[in-house]
Amino acid sequence: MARPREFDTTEALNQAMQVFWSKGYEATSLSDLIGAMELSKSSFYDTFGSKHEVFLAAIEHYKKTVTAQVSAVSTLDSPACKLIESLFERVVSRMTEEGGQRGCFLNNCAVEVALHDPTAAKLIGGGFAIVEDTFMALVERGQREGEIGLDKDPRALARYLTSSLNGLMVVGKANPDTEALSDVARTALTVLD
Amino acid sequence: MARPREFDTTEALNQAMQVFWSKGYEATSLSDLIGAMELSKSSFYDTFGSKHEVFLAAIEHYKKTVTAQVSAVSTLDSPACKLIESLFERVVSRMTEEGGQRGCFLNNCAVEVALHDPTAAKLIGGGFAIVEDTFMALVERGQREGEIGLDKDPRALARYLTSSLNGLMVVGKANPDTEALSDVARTALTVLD
DNA sequence: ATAATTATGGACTAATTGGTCCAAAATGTG
DNA sequence: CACATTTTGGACCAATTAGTCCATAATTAT
Repeated sequence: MARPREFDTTEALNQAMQVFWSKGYEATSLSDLIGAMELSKSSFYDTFGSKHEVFLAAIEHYKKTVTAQVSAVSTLDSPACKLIESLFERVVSRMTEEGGQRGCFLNNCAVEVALHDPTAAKLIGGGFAIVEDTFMALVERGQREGEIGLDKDPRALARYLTSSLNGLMVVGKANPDTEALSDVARTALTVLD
Repeated sequence: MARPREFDTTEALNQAMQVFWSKGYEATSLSDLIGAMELSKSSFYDTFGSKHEVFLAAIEHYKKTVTAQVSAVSTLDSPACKLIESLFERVVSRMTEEGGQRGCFLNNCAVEVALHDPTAAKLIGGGFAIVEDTFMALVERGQREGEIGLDKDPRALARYLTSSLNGLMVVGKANPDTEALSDVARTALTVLD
């Protein structure tokens, strides 16, 4: 039973990411991985090298999907502030809906492994940077559109928004309460006024 | 070699907490624990039951130390806003100093285990509630002192501050940069004005 | 000193961990 | 059909996992 020729490496990586995302790095076993990726142990090691390498590849894979998603959002031609708002709203509703408490993969990875895995830490930092850059572009657009005061530092604001989003997801994990998270999101966004 | 009578259960629990804090739940092995707690495997199981029970006890232990710390801060008679500010500053400097990237134990636990461990999730939620309540008391004091506008909802503000602090620690893990974290803290606190 | 209590080391599970290796089987190519 | 290339299942590995058990040893109380 050779692997069918239409085997999709990217899809396998995506499945690996899903498992790491749900269970975390340590709690994910090799059997979990080869089960989700639908390949044999031999092919796994042949193609991907090791659990750790797949993990790093999964982070990279996540970054690609995030990049695609956020760039999709920021090309919409609604006012920049509205877009930022809707991003926060989406996180709030995702964190409170059934089974949505996985949070953000980068966030999970940062907390679980960054301290002991410098290689992963670098990739994760890069992921946050993508989010930050997107926010910054939105803020600058908001300033051009006259919605955000020119006195504000776009970089600082972008860093703040990135951090806020992550905070939202952490507290949402322990207490996925719509009201509480909405309070946080609403208050966080008052900074833009 | 019976355990000396001056054996300190609380201190053992504290050591267990330190290990879980540094390594996370899954990555902490039994040998790690009995090594840090300085007791034998038999005594470990005799006294504490299981790895998981020690973990829950460690969370409780952390809550006690946090409670002690925050109540110490909030009884200082500086203006409430200054106290909140100094709390954020302390987190920023702790996250950027050598070896300070462990972050907050509750934060780490929330991200790693909350999704799959409802018992732990409840304890963690309780811990966040303590922090939140402390912030709320400070906000209300700030309002009485005339530093914080009465138009603001203390509960919402407290939730927001708790979340912000957590966000700060997550991004600090991936990128412990003083400037970036200061940007976040400074911006976050503008909400109080 | 003796008895009762308590804690210990360490042998012992049974399962699982990440990882290697190879002969066999499936596939693509001529 | 035959050859070369992949991919496979599964045996195998050494280490480690959380957890149990008990005879021995140290302590406490009498």
